[in-house]
Amino acid sequence: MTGLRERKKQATREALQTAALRLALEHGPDNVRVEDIAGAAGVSPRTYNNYFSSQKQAIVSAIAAHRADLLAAAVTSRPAGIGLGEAVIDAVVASYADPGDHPAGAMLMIASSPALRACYADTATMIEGPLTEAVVSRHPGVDPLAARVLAAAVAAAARIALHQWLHATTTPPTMPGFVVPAGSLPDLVRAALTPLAPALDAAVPPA
Amino acid sequence: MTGLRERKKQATREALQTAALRLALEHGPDNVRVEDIAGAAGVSPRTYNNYFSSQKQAIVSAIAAHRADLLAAAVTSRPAGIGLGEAVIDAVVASYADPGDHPAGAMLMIASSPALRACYADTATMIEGPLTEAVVSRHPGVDPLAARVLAAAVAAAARIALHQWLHATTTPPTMPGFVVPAGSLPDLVRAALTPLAPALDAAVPPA
DNA sequence: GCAGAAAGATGCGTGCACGCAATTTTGCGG
DNA sequence: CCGCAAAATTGCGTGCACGCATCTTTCTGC
Repeated sequence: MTGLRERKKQATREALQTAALRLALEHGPDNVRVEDIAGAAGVSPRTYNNYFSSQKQAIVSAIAAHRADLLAAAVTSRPAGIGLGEAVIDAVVASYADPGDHPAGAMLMIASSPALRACYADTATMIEGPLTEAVVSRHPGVDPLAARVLAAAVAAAARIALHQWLHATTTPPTMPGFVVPAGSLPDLVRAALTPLAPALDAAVPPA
Repeated sequence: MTGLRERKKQATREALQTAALRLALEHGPDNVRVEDIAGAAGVSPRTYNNYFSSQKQAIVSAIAAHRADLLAAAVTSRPAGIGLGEAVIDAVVASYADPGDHPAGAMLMIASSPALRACYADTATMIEGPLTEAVVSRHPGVDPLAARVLAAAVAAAARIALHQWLHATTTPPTMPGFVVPAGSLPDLVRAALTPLAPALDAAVPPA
Protein backbone atom coordinates (compact mmCIF):
# COMPACT_ATOMS: atom_id res chain seq x y z
CA MET A 1 0.00 0.00 0.00
CA THR A 2 1.36 3.38 -0.98
CA GLY A 3 0.74 5.61 2.00
CA LEU A 4 -0.50 9.15 1.77
CA ARG A 5 2.91 10.17 3.01
CA GLU A 6 4.85 8.84 0.06
CA ARG A 7 2.31 9.98 -2.51
CA LYS A 8 2.41 13.50 -1.15
CA LYS A 9 6.19 13.47 -1.13
CA GLN A 10 6.28 12.37 -4.73
CA ALA A 11 3.72 15.03 -5.66
CA THR A 12 5.80 17.73 -4.02
CA ARG A 13 8.91 16.51 -5.80
CA GLU A 14 7.19 16.61 -9.17
CA ALA A 15 5.67 19.99 -8.43
CA LEU A 16 9.13 21.35 -7.70
CA GLN A 17 10.55 19.77 -10.83
CA THR A 18 7.91 21.10 -13.19
CA ALA A 19 7.90 24.50 -11.53
CA ALA A 20 11.67 24.72 -11.78
CA LEU A 21 11.66 23.73 -15.44
CA ARG A 22 8.83 26.10 -16.34
CA LEU A 23 10.32 29.08 -14.55
CA ALA A 24 13.75 28.42 -16.00
CA LEU A 25 12.30 28.32 -19.50
CA GLU A 26 10.30 31.46 -18.90
CA HIS A 27 12.88 33.69 -17.27
CA GLY A 28 16.17 32.01 -18.08
CA PRO A 29 17.97 29.59 -15.80
CA ASP A 30 19.99 32.28 -14.05
CA ASN A 31 17.01 34.49 -13.25
CA VAL A 32 15.23 31.99 -11.08
CA ARG A 33 15.84 31.75 -7.37
CA VAL A 34 15.12 28.83 -5.10
CA GLU A 35 12.59 31.07 -3.43
CA ASP A 36 10.68 31.40 -6.71
CA ILE A 37 10.61 27.68 -7.39
CA ALA A 38 9.49 26.88 -3.88
CA GLY A 39 6.82 29.54 -4.04
CA ALA A 40 5.48 28.26 -7.36
CA ALA A 41 5.30 24.76 -5.89
CA GLY A 42 3.52 25.99 -2.79
CA VAL A 43 6.24 25.06 -0.38
CA SER A 44 8.78 26.83 1.81
CA PRO A 45 12.23 27.63 0.43
CA ARG A 46 13.80 25.51 3.15
CA THR A 47 11.81 22.51 1.96
CA TYR A 48 13.27 22.79 -1.50
CA ASN A 49 16.63 21.71 -0.13
CA ASN A 50 15.02 18.74 1.55
CA TYR A 51 14.33 17.45 -1.96
CA PHE A 52 17.20 18.81 -4.04
CA SER A 53 20.69 19.62 -2.93
CA SER A 54 21.27 22.31 -5.50
CA GLN A 55 19.30 24.96 -7.29
CA LYS A 56 19.83 23.46 -10.75
CA GLN A 57 19.09 19.93 -9.68
CA ALA A 58 15.32 20.25 -9.84
CA ILE A 59 15.60 21.46 -13.42
CA VAL A 60 17.80 18.66 -14.71
CA SER A 61 16.00 16.16 -12.53
CA ALA A 62 12.81 17.00 -14.38
CA ILE A 63 14.53 15.79 -17.53
CA ALA A 64 16.67 12.93 -16.28
CA ALA A 65 14.28 11.40 -13.79
CA HIS A 66 13.81 7.64 -13.75
CA ARG A 67 16.60 7.01 -16.22
CA ALA A 68 18.48 5.03 -13.60
CA ASP A 69 15.54 2.78 -12.85
CA LEU A 70 14.76 2.19 -16.50
CA LEU A 71 18.37 1.36 -17.15
CA ALA A 72 18.65 -1.15 -14.35
CA ALA A 73 15.51 -2.88 -15.52
CA ALA A 74 16.77 -2.88 -19.08
CA VAL A 75 20.03 -4.53 -18.08
CA THR A 76 18.41 -7.31 -16.10
CA SER A 77 15.84 -7.94 -18.81
CA ARG A 78 18.42 -8.58 -21.52
CA PRO A 79 18.68 -12.27 -22.44
CA ALA A 80 21.41 -14.00 -20.49
CA GLY A 81 22.78 -15.40 -23.70
CA ILE A 82 24.44 -12.24 -24.92
CA GLY A 83 27.62 -10.90 -23.36
CA LEU A 84 27.59 -8.40 -20.55
CA GLY A 85 29.16 -5.77 -22.77
CA GLU A 86 26.43 -5.94 -25.36
CA ALA A 87 23.71 -6.08 -22.73
CA VAL A 88 24.95 -3.06 -20.78
CA ILE A 89 25.75 -0.96 -23.81
CA ASP A 90 22.42 -1.64 -25.46
CA ALA A 91 20.58 -0.86 -22.26
CA VAL A 92 22.39 2.44 -21.71
CA VAL A 93 21.95 3.48 -25.31
CA ALA A 94 18.28 2.62 -25.14
CA SER A 95 17.83 4.67 -21.99
CA TYR A 96 19.25 7.69 -23.74
CA ALA A 97 17.32 7.08 -26.93
CA ASP A 98 13.99 7.64 -25.19
CA PRO A 99 13.24 11.30 -25.82
CA GLY A 100 10.78 11.67 -22.95
CA ASP A 101 7.95 14.17 -22.96
CA HIS A 102 9.73 17.38 -22.07
CA PRO A 103 8.79 20.84 -23.24
CA ALA A 104 10.48 21.78 -26.47
CA GLY A 105 13.54 23.89 -25.87
CA ALA A 106 14.36 22.31 -22.55
CA MET A 107 17.40 20.49 -23.83
CA LEU A 108 18.47 23.55 -25.73
CA MET A 109 18.32 25.61 -22.57
CA ILE A 110 20.37 23.03 -20.69
CA ALA A 111 22.91 22.96 -23.47
CA SER A 112 23.14 26.74 -23.43
CA SER A 113 23.90 27.22 -19.76
CA PRO A 114 27.30 26.01 -18.57
CA ALA A 115 26.05 25.45 -15.04
CA LEU A 116 23.09 23.42 -16.27
CA ARG A 117 25.31 21.48 -18.66
CA ALA A 118 27.59 20.41 -15.83
CA CYS A 119 24.66 19.51 -13.62
CA TYR A 120 22.97 17.50 -16.36
CA ALA A 121 26.17 15.65 -17.19
CA ASP A 122 26.42 14.70 -13.53
CA THR A 123 23.08 12.90 -13.76
CA ALA A 124 24.96 10.20 -15.64
CA THR A 125 26.64 9.13 -12.41
CA MET A 126 23.25 8.42 -10.89
CA ILE A 127 23.20 5.13 -12.76
CA GLU A 128 26.23 3.89 -10.84
CA GLY A 129 24.43 2.26 -7.92
CA PRO A 130 21.52 0.71 -9.80
CA LEU A 131 23.81 -0.52 -12.54
CA THR A 132 26.10 -2.20 -10.01
CA GLU A 133 23.16 -4.06 -8.55
CA ALA A 134 21.86 -4.98 -11.97
CA VAL A 135 25.22 -6.47 -12.92
CA VAL A 136 25.60 -8.57 -9.79
CA SER A 137 21.99 -9.63 -10.16
CA ARG A 138 22.64 -10.81 -13.73
CA HIS A 139 25.93 -12.48 -12.89
CA PRO A 140 26.11 -13.41 -9.20
CA GLY A 141 29.59 -14.78 -9.73
CA VAL A 142 31.35 -11.52 -10.51
CA ASP A 143 33.48 -9.79 -7.93
CA PRO A 144 31.42 -7.06 -6.27
CA LEU A 145 34.30 -4.60 -6.51
CA ALA A 146 34.64 -5.33 -10.23
CA ALA A 147 30.92 -4.74 -10.69
CA ARG A 148 31.17 -1.39 -8.94
CA VAL A 149 34.19 -0.36 -10.96
CA LEU A 150 32.61 -1.34 -14.26
CA ALA A 151 29.40 0.46 -13.39
CA ALA A 152 31.39 3.55 -12.51
CA ALA A 153 33.32 3.26 -15.76
CA VAL A 154 30.09 3.03 -17.73
CA ALA A 155 28.68 6.02 -15.89
CA ALA A 156 31.84 7.99 -16.58
CA ALA A 157 31.66 7.13 -20.27
CA ALA A 158 28.01 8.19 -20.42
CA ARG A 159 28.94 11.44 -18.70
CA ILE A 160 31.59 12.11 -21.31
CA ALA A 161 29.18 11.36 -24.12
CA LEU A 162 26.65 13.74 -22.62
CA HIS A 163 29.28 16.40 -22.15
CA GLN A 164 30.48 16.03 -25.70
CA TRP A 165 26.98 16.12 -27.11
CA LEU A 166 25.97 19.18 -25.16
CA HIS A 167 29.15 20.89 -26.21
CA ALA A 168 28.53 20.01 -29.84
CA THR A 169 24.98 21.30 -29.92
CA THR A 170 26.07 24.71 -28.73
CA THR A 171 29.31 25.01 -30.69
CA PRO A 172 28.45 23.79 -34.19
CA PRO A 173 30.72 25.88 -36.39
CA THR A 174 34.25 24.96 -35.37
CA MET A 175 36.20 23.78 -38.37
CA PRO A 176 33.41 22.09 -40.33
CA GLY A 177 33.89 18.35 -40.40
CA PHE A 178 36.86 18.26 -38.08
CA VAL A 179 36.33 16.46 -34.77
CA VAL A 180 32.59 15.96 -34.57
CA PRO A 181 31.93 12.42 -35.69
CA ALA A 182 28.36 11.77 -34.55
CA GLY A 183 25.45 14.10 -34.02
CA SER A 184 22.88 11.77 -32.49
CA LEU A 185 23.11 11.30 -28.74
CA PRO A 186 22.46 7.54 -28.78
CA ASP A 187 25.18 7.08 -31.38
CA LEU A 188 27.58 9.15 -29.33
CA VAL A 189 26.76 7.19 -26.19
CA ARG A 190 27.38 3.94 -28.01
CA ALA A 191 30.67 5.22 -29.36
CA ALA A 192 31.74 6.25 -25.86
CA LEU A 193 30.75 2.93 -24.32
CA THR A 194 32.28 0.69 -26.96
CA PRO A 195 35.86 1.00 -25.64
CA LEU A 196 34.63 -0.49 -22.36
CA ALA A 197 33.07 -3.58 -23.94
CA PRO A 198 36.19 -5.77 -23.59
CA ALA A 199 36.33 -5.08 -19.87
CA LEU A 200 32.65 -5.83 -19.43
CA ASP A 201 32.85 -9.07 -21.37
CA ALA A 202 35.97 -10.17 -19.51
CA ALA A 203 34.33 -9.63 -16.14
CA VAL A 204 31.82 -12.45 -16.45
CA PRO A 205 33.32 -15.82 -15.48
CA PRO A 206 34.18 -17.75 -18.64
CA ALA A 207 31.29 -20.17 -18.18
CA MET B 1 62.12 32.74 -16.65
CA THR B 2 59.66 32.29 -13.83
CA GLY B 3 58.38 35.77 -13.13
CA LEU B 4 57.90 37.18 -9.69
CA ARG B 5 54.21 37.03 -10.41
CA GLU B 6 53.95 33.29 -10.78
CA ARG B 7 56.28 32.55 -7.90
CA LYS B 8 54.22 34.73 -5.61
CA LYS B 9 51.05 33.04 -6.80
CA GLN B 10 52.50 29.64 -6.06
CA ALA B 11 53.69 30.81 -2.66
CA THR B 12 50.22 32.06 -1.79
CA ARG B 13 48.70 28.79 -2.91
CA GLU B 14 51.06 26.78 -0.74
CA ALA B 15 50.57 29.12 2.18
CA LEU B 16 46.84 28.56 1.94
CA GLN B 17 47.29 24.80 1.67
CA THR B 18 49.57 24.47 4.67
CA ALA B 19 47.52 26.90 6.72
CA ALA B 20 44.34 25.02 5.90
CA LEU B 21 45.88 21.67 6.78
CA ARG B 22 47.40 22.95 10.03
CA LEU B 23 44.26 24.67 11.22
CA ALA B 24 42.13 21.67 10.34
CA LEU B 25 44.41 19.39 12.32
CA GLU B 26 44.46 21.78 15.27
CA HIS B 27 40.79 22.64 15.60
CA GLY B 28 39.04 19.92 13.62
CA PRO B 29 38.00 20.26 9.98
CA ASP B 30 34.56 21.61 10.82
CA ASN B 31 35.78 24.32 13.16
CA VAL B 32 37.80 26.20 10.57
CA ARG B 33 36.30 28.93 8.46
CA VAL B 34 37.59 30.24 5.18
CA GLU B 35 38.18 33.50 7.00
CA ASP B 36 40.59 31.74 9.38
CA ILE B 37 42.58 30.07 6.61
CA ALA B 38 42.84 33.27 4.64
CA GLY B 39 43.89 35.18 7.74
CA ALA B 40 46.59 32.64 8.60
CA ALA B 41 47.91 32.90 5.06
CA GLY B 42 47.91 36.70 5.18
CA VAL B 43 45.33 37.15 2.48
CA SER B 44 41.75 38.31 2.18
CA PRO B 45 38.90 35.79 2.44
CA ARG B 46 37.80 36.68 -1.06
CA THR B 47 41.20 35.73 -2.41
CA TYR B 48 40.87 32.24 -0.99
CA ASN B 49 38.18 31.50 -3.54
CA ASN B 50 40.39 32.76 -6.31
CA TYR B 51 42.60 29.76 -5.54
CA PHE B 52 40.20 27.12 -4.29
CA SER B 53 36.57 26.67 -5.18
CA SER B 54 35.59 25.07 -1.91
CA GLN B 55 36.51 25.30 1.71
CA LYS B 56 37.79 21.73 1.94
CA GLN B 57 39.73 21.86 -1.27
CA ALA B 58 42.78 23.56 0.17
CA ILE B 59 43.04 20.82 2.77
CA VAL B 60 42.86 17.88 0.41
CA SER B 61 44.88 19.74 -2.18
CA ALA B 62 47.71 19.93 0.34
CA ILE B 63 47.74 16.13 0.32
CA ALA B 64 46.88 15.29 -3.27
CA ALA B 65 48.87 17.97 -5.06
CA HIS B 66 50.95 17.01 -8.06
CA ARG B 67 49.62 13.47 -8.20
CA ALA B 68 48.19 14.12 -11.65
CA ASP B 69 51.48 15.36 -13.03
CA LEU B 70 53.44 12.49 -11.53
CA LEU B 71 50.97 10.04 -12.96
CA ALA B 72 51.08 11.42 -16.48
CA ALA B 73 54.86 11.33 -16.44
CA ALA B 74 54.81 7.80 -15.09
CA VAL B 75 52.53 6.60 -17.89
CA THR B 76 54.61 8.08 -20.68
CA SER B 77 57.82 6.82 -19.15
CA ARG B 78 56.72 3.18 -19.15
CA PRO B 79 58.44 1.14 -21.83
CA ALA B 80 56.38 0.97 -25.00
CA GLY B 81 56.78 -2.77 -25.05
CA ILE B 82 54.30 -3.54 -22.31
CA GLY B 83 50.57 -3.28 -22.86
CA LEU B 84 48.63 -0.13 -22.13
CA GLY B 85 46.76 -1.86 -19.32
CA GLU B 86 49.87 -2.80 -17.43
CA ALA B 87 51.47 0.59 -18.04
CA VAL B 88 48.50 2.59 -16.83
CA ILE B 89 47.73 0.38 -13.85
CA ASP B 90 51.32 0.31 -12.68
CA ALA B 91 51.59 4.07 -13.04
CA VAL B 92 48.42 4.75 -11.08
CA VAL B 93 49.35 2.29 -8.37
CA ALA B 94 52.78 3.85 -8.11
CA SER B 95 51.32 7.33 -7.80
CA TYR B 96 49.25 6.19 -4.84
CA ALA B 97 52.07 4.23 -3.27
CA ASP B 98 54.11 7.38 -2.67
CA PRO B 99 53.24 8.38 0.89
CA GLY B 100 54.33 12.02 0.54
CA ASP B 101 55.56 14.09 3.45
CA HIS B 102 52.35 15.05 5.18
CA PRO B 103 51.89 15.59 8.89
CA ALA B 104 50.97 12.41 10.70
CA GLY B 105 47.26 12.17 11.29
CA ALA B 106 46.34 14.07 8.16
CA MET B 107 44.99 11.03 6.37
CA LEU B 108 43.25 9.91 9.50
CA MET B 109 41.51 13.26 9.77
CA ILE B 110 40.43 13.07 6.13
CA ALA B 111 39.14 9.57 6.66
CA SER B 112 37.20 10.67 9.71
CA SER B 113 35.25 13.53 8.14
CA PRO B 114 32.62 12.57 5.57
CA ALA B 115 32.91 15.91 3.82
CA LEU B 116 36.68 15.61 3.56
CA ARG B 117 36.39 12.00 2.43
CA ALA B 118 34.16 12.97 -0.46
CA CYS B 119 36.39 15.88 -1.40
CA TYR B 120 39.52 13.75 -1.28
CA ALA B 121 37.92 10.99 -3.34
CA ASP B 122 37.09 13.61 -5.95
CA THR B 123 40.77 14.38 -6.37
CA ALA B 124 40.98 11.10 -8.25
CA THR B 125 39.11 12.66 -11.16
CA MET B 126 41.84 15.26 -11.50
CA ILE B 127 43.93 12.67 -13.32
CA GLU B 128 41.40 12.49 -16.14
CA GLY B 129 42.81 15.21 -18.37
CA PRO B 130 46.50 14.48 -17.93
CA LEU B 131 45.92 10.77 -18.31
CA THR B 132 44.04 11.28 -21.56
CA GLU B 133 46.93 13.25 -22.96
CA ALA B 134 49.43 10.70 -21.72
CA VAL B 135 47.55 7.90 -23.47
CA VAL B 136 47.31 9.65 -26.82
CA SER B 137 50.94 10.63 -26.48
CA ARG B 138 51.96 7.02 -25.96
CA HIS B 139 49.71 5.67 -28.69
CA PRO B 140 48.92 8.35 -31.27
CA GLY B 141 46.76 5.89 -33.14
CA VAL B 142 44.01 5.49 -30.57
CA ASP B 143 40.69 7.21 -31.00
CA PRO B 144 40.70 10.41 -28.90
CA LEU B 145 37.23 9.67 -27.59
CA ALA B 146 38.33 6.20 -26.51
CA ALA B 147 41.31 7.70 -24.73
CA ARG B 148 39.08 10.11 -22.86
CA VAL B 149 36.66 7.38 -21.92
CA LEU B 150 39.37 5.06 -20.70
CA ALA B 151 41.01 7.82 -18.69
CA ALA B 152 37.67 8.62 -17.12
CA ALA B 153 37.11 4.96 -16.36
CA VAL B 154 40.51 4.72 -14.68
CA ALA B 155 39.80 7.85 -12.67
CA ALA B 156 36.44 6.45 -11.62
CA ALA B 157 38.05 3.20 -10.52
CA ALA B 158 40.68 5.08 -8.53
CA ARG B 159 37.93 7.12 -6.92
CA ILE B 160 36.13 3.96 -5.86
CA ALA B 161 39.32 2.49 -4.47
CA LEU B 162 39.95 5.66 -2.48
CA HIS B 163 36.40 5.70 -1.24
CA GLN B 164 36.56 2.08 -0.21
CA TRP B 165 39.89 2.54 1.54
CA LEU B 166 38.77 5.61 3.45
CA HIS B 167 35.63 3.81 4.45
CA ALA B 168 37.59 0.79 5.62
CA THR B 169 40.02 2.77 7.76
CA THR B 170 37.20 4.34 9.71
CA THR B 171 34.90 1.33 9.96
CA PRO B 172 37.21 -1.53 10.90
CA PRO B 173 35.01 -3.74 13.03
CA THR B 174 32.17 -4.83 10.75
CA MET B 175 31.95 -8.60 10.70
CA PRO B 176 35.65 -9.47 11.00
CA GLY B 177 36.94 -10.89 7.75
CA PHE B 178 33.82 -10.40 5.73
CA VAL B 179 34.09 -8.00 2.81
CA VAL B 180 37.41 -6.25 3.37
CA PRO B 181 39.90 -8.03 1.16
CA ALA B 182 42.86 -5.65 1.11
CA GLY B 183 44.09 -3.11 3.62
CA SER B 184 46.87 -1.44 1.68
CA LEU B 185 45.79 1.41 -0.58
CA PRO B 186 48.07 0.48 -3.49
CA ASP B 187 46.73 -3.06 -3.39
CA LEU B 188 43.18 -1.80 -3.35
CA VAL B 189 43.85 0.56 -6.25
CA ARG B 190 45.33 -2.28 -8.24
CA ALA B 191 42.36 -4.50 -7.48
CA ALA B 192 39.99 -1.77 -8.61
CA LEU B 193 41.88 -1.09 -11.82
CA THR B 194 42.37 -4.70 -12.85
CA PRO B 195 38.83 -5.14 -14.26
CA LEU B 196 39.61 -2.34 -16.71
CA ALA B 197 42.77 -3.92 -18.06
CA PRO B 198 41.06 -5.75 -20.96
CA ALA B 199 39.54 -2.51 -22.19
CA LEU B 200 42.86 -0.69 -21.97
CA ASP B 201 44.72 -3.43 -23.80
CA ALA B 202 42.07 -3.67 -26.49
CA ALA B 203 42.24 0.05 -27.18
CA VAL B 204 45.72 0.04 -28.67
CA PRO B 205 45.69 -1.02 -32.32
CA PRO B 206 46.95 -4.59 -32.63
CA ALA B 207 50.27 -3.48 -34.12
C1' DG C 1 -11.14 6.23 17.08
C1' DC C 2 -7.00 7.63 19.82
C1' DA C 3 -2.59 8.56 22.03
C1' DG C 4 2.09 8.27 21.12
C1' DA C 5 5.68 7.71 17.74
C1' DA C 6 7.70 8.66 13.36
C1' DA C 7 8.38 11.56 9.47
C1' DG C 8 7.99 15.85 7.20
C1' DA C 9 7.74 21.03 6.83
C1' DT C 10 9.24 25.39 8.35
C1' DG C 11 11.97 29.39 10.29
C1' DC C 12 16.24 30.90 11.58
C1' DG C 13 21.02 31.63 11.69
C1' DT C 14 25.66 30.78 9.82
C1' DG C 15 29.12 30.27 6.60
C1' DC C 16 30.19 29.62 1.82
C1' DA C 17 30.70 30.54 -3.35
C1' DC C 18 31.05 33.92 -6.55
C1' DG C 19 29.96 37.98 -9.84
C1' DC C 20 31.22 42.65 -10.12
C1' DA C 21 33.66 46.83 -9.80
C1' DA C 22 37.30 49.38 -7.64
C1' DT C 23 42.06 49.21 -6.20
C1' DT C 24 46.71 47.68 -5.89
C1' DT C 25 50.63 45.20 -7.65
C1' DT C 26 53.64 43.50 -11.31
C1' DG C 27 55.87 43.45 -15.75
C1' DC C 28 57.60 45.90 -19.72
C1' DG C 29 59.06 49.07 -23.00
C1' DG C 30 60.81 53.81 -23.66
C1' DC D 1 63.31 55.97 -13.75
C1' DC D 2 58.40 56.31 -15.50
C1' DG D 3 54.03 55.55 -17.09
C1' DC D 4 50.96 52.17 -18.79
C1' DA D 5 48.69 47.86 -19.54
C1' DA D 6 47.89 43.31 -17.71
C1' DA D 7 46.94 40.76 -13.78
C1' DA D 8 46.02 39.94 -8.98
C1' DT D 9 43.73 41.37 -4.65
C1' DT D 10 40.03 43.13 -2.20
C1' DG D 11 35.32 44.64 -0.53
C1' DC D 12 30.68 44.20 -1.24
C1' DG D 13 26.32 42.31 -2.13
C1' DT D 14 23.44 38.33 -3.33
C1' DG D 15 21.80 33.90 -3.24
C1' DC D 16 22.60 29.25 -1.85
C1' DA D 17 23.27 25.00 1.19
C1' DC D 18 22.35 23.19 5.41
C1' DG D 19 22.36 22.20 10.68
C1' DC D 20 19.23 22.80 14.28
C1' DA D 21 15.10 23.47 16.96
C1' DT D 22 10.19 23.58 16.51
C1' DC D 23 5.78 22.67 14.90
C1' DT D 24 2.53 20.02 12.05
C1' DT D 25 1.05 15.97 9.60
C1' DT D 26 0.80 11.11 9.03
C1' DC D 27 1.18 6.40 10.66
C1' DT D 28 0.69 2.50 13.98
C1' DG D 29 -0.75 -0.37 17.73
C1' DC D 30 -4.35 -0.87 20.80
